[in-house]
Amino acid sequence: MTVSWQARELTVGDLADRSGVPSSALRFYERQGLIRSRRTSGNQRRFTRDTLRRVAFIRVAQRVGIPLSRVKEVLALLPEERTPNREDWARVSAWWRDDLTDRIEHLQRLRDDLTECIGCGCLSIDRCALANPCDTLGDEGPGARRLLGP
Amino acid sequence: MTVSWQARELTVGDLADRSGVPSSALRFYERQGLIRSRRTSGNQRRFTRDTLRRVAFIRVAQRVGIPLSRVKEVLALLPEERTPNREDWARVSAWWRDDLTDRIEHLQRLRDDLTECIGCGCLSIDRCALANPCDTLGDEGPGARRLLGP
DNA sequence: AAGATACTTCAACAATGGTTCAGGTTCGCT
DNA sequence: AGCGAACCTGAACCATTGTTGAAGTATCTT
Repeated sequence: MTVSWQARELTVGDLADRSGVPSSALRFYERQGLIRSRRTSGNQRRFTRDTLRRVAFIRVAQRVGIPLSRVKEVLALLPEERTPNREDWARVSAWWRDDLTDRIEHLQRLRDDLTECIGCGCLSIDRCALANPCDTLGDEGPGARRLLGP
Repeated sequence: MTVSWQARELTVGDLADRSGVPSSALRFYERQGLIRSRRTSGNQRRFTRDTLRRVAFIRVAQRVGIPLSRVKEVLALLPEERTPNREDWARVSAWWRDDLTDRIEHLQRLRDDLTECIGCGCLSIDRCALANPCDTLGDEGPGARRLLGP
């Protein structure tokens, strides 16, 4: 192996090896517009090295349950015409961190409600904040009309 | 409408109306073994009223991303022979809250790592704790071998 | 220039969590 | 007893996130 790996484009296999993401998934990401490649004269994909960062970003997002459609939206904020720099990445990462913070807060509220419910012998449908988060109780007879709001 | 709603079994439509969960989903839950019903002589479902709690439990779990297979496991901890009481529900809810706490902690760690990464201009693949959570860097040439561990 | 390896596309399949529809049956009310 | 609303099953379909395999092509190394 020479030093020729440097500054060269990556084949789909290279990208798979370095990212730990199977080629099949990478092709899928490309089909979905999350990453891009140029093609050789023989129709093979060649990725620029910054694609490695994009893939890293995608996988981290996936780990916390962000759907690819959403990841795509965020990646669209990166510049098209040039290789994204440190600032660009910091910007999209920050956006993403905020999203994560929201998710955490949501889960915490839910857990706190649940803790209360355990205290009150809950999941009692007609009183429980969890089961009845929108507080829309029925008024034709007892019991809630809906467990979950719109 | 008489007072006859009281103490009577619920049809699938009743359960749907009261829980806000479509009948199709309720039938699906039954197929998956998450809820049970008896059948009338004409083969229609009749649910006991505590099924409403089970459905509440299922939907709350779903809201935080717990897969039905897991919900099923937890519901299996409820007694079969009698209607679950307040204690029974408190027990399974507690179990479930612990699960939620784990999820929250996981997300928090992830966010903290990400915050660091923003500070360091990160997602730099070869250094980032997030992109390289198992700290398994390659040693044949620069760059990480994998972004995500097993 | 040959041969090994990696690449290409397309189609089918998988798991999760359901919805919708067709064709037929039952329930409850009058 | 009759009528309409609700119920039954089974199959097909939806989105998401990919994997697997077949048949054929390109690239790299020697």
